[in-house]
Amino acid sequence: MADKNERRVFHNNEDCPIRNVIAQIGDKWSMLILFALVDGEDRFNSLKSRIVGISQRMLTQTLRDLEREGYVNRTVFPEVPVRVEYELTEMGREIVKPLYQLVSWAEHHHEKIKQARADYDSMA
Amino acid sequence: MADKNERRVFHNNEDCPIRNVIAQIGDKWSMLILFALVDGEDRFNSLKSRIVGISQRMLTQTLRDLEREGYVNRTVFPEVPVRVEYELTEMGREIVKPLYQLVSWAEHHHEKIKQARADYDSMA
DNA sequence: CGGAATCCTATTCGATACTG
DNA sequence: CAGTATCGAATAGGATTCCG
Repeated sequence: MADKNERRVFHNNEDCPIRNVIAQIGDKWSMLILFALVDGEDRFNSLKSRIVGISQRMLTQTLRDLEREGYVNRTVFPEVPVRVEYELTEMGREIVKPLYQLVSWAEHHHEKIKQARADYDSMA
Repeated sequence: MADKNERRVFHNNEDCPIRNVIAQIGDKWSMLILFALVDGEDRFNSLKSRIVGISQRMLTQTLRDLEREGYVNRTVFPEVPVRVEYELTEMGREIVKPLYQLVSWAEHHHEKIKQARADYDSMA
């Protein structure tokens, strides 16, 4: 057993990096948008059709949040009709790297996880 | 610009590994609990005091979910008073690796993110 | 085309009280 | 000690309508 003194204490507040990262990308759509923009810059409605099921409202809102956190750049081209393009910032391109590790792990263990869930539910 | 044909389409449903992983650990407490258990197995009330701010209800519920997904094992020792210990499963120990990558990235860029947020808020 | 504004629902989460 | 049960507040997110 681990020595009691080695046990860390975790604070769930704004200064906690764990809390911060989960608060930023732990919502329903952020990661999907980040991954979509890995393929290169894209327009609002193109993103909307590529991210199946997202509402206009949530796409706008999530893009604003990602822009605010510094992961996405927004560029307005004052044409008629207006064109708006979104692209990853340097920070955006960086954060997707560890995210890819996570997703590739998840893809690799997808079946095992579904199995664990089924096993658990078949009990009790 | 990226070729249009290279652009992937993302589906936010149960078969999407991205969605799955975020649905599992994207809540308020899961990652903190997983990281707490990295230090070794621990008891319910010990976890409760180490994860500052978590309520009894959410600790129970999140532990049950993590157990269901196969990340945590729960062992009851029928002593008086009862002792219940939680520990990471093999899968639990594995998923924290990519999570650590993410958190360490977040810690490293913590200031940059706060700055981006401040910059964004000072505009408009 | 790319939003903003409004309304409404479902889910999440915390507080509190009780229990084997 | 380690929960369960119940309630209520806050938040997230979807649907719809309108706009420059």
